[in-house]
Amino acid sequence: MHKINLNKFQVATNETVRDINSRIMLNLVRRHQPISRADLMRYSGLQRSTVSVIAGQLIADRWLKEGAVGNLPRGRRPTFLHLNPDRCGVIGVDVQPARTTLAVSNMDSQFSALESMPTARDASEFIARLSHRITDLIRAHPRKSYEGVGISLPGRIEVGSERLIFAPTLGWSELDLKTPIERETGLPVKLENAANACALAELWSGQHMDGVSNLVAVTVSDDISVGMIMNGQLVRGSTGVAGEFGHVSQVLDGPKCRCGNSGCWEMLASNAAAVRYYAESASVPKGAIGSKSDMATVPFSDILRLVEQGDARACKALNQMAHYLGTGIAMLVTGLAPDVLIVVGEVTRVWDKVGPMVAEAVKRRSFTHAVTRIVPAGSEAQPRLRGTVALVLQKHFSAPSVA
Amino acid sequence: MHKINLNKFQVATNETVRDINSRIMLNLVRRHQPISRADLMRYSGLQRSTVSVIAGQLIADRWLKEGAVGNLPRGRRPTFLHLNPDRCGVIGVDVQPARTTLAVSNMDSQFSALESMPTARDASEFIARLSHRITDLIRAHPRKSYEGVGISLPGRIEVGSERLIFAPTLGWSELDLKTPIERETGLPVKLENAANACALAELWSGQHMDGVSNLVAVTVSDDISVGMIMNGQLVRGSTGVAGEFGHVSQVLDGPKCRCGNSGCWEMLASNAAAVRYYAESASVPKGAIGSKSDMATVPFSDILRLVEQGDARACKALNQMAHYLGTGIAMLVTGLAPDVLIVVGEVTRVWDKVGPMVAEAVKRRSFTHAVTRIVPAGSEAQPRLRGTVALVLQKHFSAPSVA
DNA sequence: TTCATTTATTCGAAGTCCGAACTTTATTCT
DNA sequence: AGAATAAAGTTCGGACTTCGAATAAATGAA
Repeated sequence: MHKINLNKFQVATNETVRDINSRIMLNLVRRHQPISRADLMRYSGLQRSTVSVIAGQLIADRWLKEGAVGNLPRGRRPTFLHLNPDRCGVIGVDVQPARTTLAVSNMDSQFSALESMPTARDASEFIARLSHRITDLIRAHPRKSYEGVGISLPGRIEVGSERLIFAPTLGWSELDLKTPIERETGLPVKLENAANACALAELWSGQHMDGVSNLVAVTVSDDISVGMIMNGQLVRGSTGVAGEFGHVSQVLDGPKCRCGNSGCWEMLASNAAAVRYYAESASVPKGAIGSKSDMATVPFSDILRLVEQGDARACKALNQMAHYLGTGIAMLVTGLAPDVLIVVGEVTRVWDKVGPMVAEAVKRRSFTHAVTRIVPAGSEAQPRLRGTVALVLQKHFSAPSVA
Repeated sequence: MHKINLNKFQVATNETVRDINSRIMLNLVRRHQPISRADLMRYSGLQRSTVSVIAGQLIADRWLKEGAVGNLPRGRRPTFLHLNPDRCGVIGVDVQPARTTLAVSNMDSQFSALESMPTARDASEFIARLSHRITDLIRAHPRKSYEGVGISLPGRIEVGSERLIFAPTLGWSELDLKTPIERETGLPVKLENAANACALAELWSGQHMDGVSNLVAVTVSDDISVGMIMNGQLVRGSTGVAGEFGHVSQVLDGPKCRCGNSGCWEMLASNAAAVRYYAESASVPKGAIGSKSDMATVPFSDILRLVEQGDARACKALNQMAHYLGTGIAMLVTGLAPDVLIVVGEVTRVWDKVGPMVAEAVKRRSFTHAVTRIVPAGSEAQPRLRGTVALVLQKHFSAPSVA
């Protein structure tokens, strides 16, 4: 039940009815496939006749295909319907500070190609190279049609202009990626923050997400970013920057962050924070000249490896990180009370160690009425890339914006 | 664009179209009244004929009334339409720990009666007394019809069961208020958290809210509670407890809160916190036996009066409160990036002193891309009661839940 | 008086769902 | 073998809704 925005609404016509019902049908097939028209009638509550007509149209539009014929104890056998995964392809792009990954996907988020390239420091050079790789990919993997390009970024996309804003780890200033890539590739381009993309990925293709409509995704790398889905809908805020809980102070006078604030959650619980903790634990006593700049920085992946080998210093650094990860997640659970909270990032590799500390912090700091399920998303599941596919396809599967 | 929840969806029929369009019409009249059918055609994009039919039906249903006839330089004069504020009445109830306020309202949130009663400590006694007062109010203010009773509470309402959960300041345990009051009064009852009610009030009847669809309300009394509207929709989370940012730690090892956590925002920035700061500033040196329990507590309203008189100790206590109010609001602005953030509570009486400190904290702790407008809501505007009216009426004015 | 202009209503066409009747296909009982 | 039962799927008229053109109503200007 949302308020009608009189600056941007859509009146309903007779076709609106068909639009709504055929999306419901499409989703019912997605969830229950293979499924007969008769069962669709029972799930949807629509008349048999209506189901037949809509199914016929969805088949004509290549969304659905008729498959095998089922068996019943008596009566005419049902013809099963299922999604046509090859109706259209999607190009997914996951931009990360060091490398950018590209994938070709079908409607099932199954990747038929996966490749990567370095992320250029120069924005216009990056745009040129990426466009080129995309057109090459399309040529190498011909399909009836491509639905679009979805791009996940460690930054926020301004609502309205769809320009990239606030992307400190990339070092690019405010930037229009959409227009040039659309021009070069000839496909519609959708941009989205990586945490938002992960949230979409879990909502649309995650396990055990039936009936979940409040979901939070936390991406932990050298920064921390949060994606929120509330009432089944991505929350982007007024400008697009909603979700920057990584820049909320956990310790009011903590270490200075590049955002200008101090004690930011991401200064305390990101991969970079763990690297700092590890370095500090070996540093010369405080006050020694140049103690910080002299320290050799051990990359986070090495710290994880050391943790897996049982190294005490690495475990201590990880524990410090996990402690603050827990307090921050407790903030999200207390404040947002989602059904599910997904943690994404390399740190999930050692979730057997980190998970219990997070759970403990949430239990201690959040009261009992929030029943959030906290789950790690392994990077092998490619949450960002799956999110880009959801990003491109959601307009066909989600409820039409009405009123 | 929200994901269709296959556990709870609604197929569309022909009547759905009319439903959508007549709600759009109703909202257009609400915003632009008085307005002619011809102008409604232009604003809505519907055909003249369709507008006429829908207007006729809305008039027949007593939502709209025909009013004066307009003047134009040439041509037939338009008949203006406007809302019929007396179509139905609403009973609004604002429960606060000490007193409960009741109001009779029409559709415009204009109160024709306003009275209050003490809030009984015993829940069942409270229910009995409140029901009695409501039936008396209805008898004393007869109307064609009452649409329902809206109740604002300092607690959270469980989604689904609609029971009151987590209401520490009231001291009632988990409780079903809805069923007995509906039985006694014969009217449908809607319950909502006070902060959520304030958020609804501002969204539906606040000034300068055209096009706002992301709004946060912060109620500051002896506790702090947050109500969130995102994408034009109240965010209640999976269980109904979303918004308890008041119980997020601002200082990880701060004073112990009754919720079990420590350093909760409401321990640092609520009215009760200011009372504590004031008392502490006069206390005997730390370590003295019984120093805390011996202190005379000065009520918050007295502190405000002292501040208005320029008392230095009171100002210091208020500043401490304002400082933490600022850091907490910075958290909300950074994390949620709403268009508007409303502050509700007695503290708005001295907003000329508190507002700048909050603005300063937000500026320092939140980056520039969030453009949240932070505004105080004076208690004379009765945000909680206006919210209860919105709560009851929103089902007629908001977009129907489709798919 | 006549014409231009604007508001508002009327009415048939088209799109959609509903619901009953019908067709198709298969199994079970006599 | 034939009839009865059962279930899946189709067909078609009725009802509701919007659209769009035509019409009616009202008013000022020529």
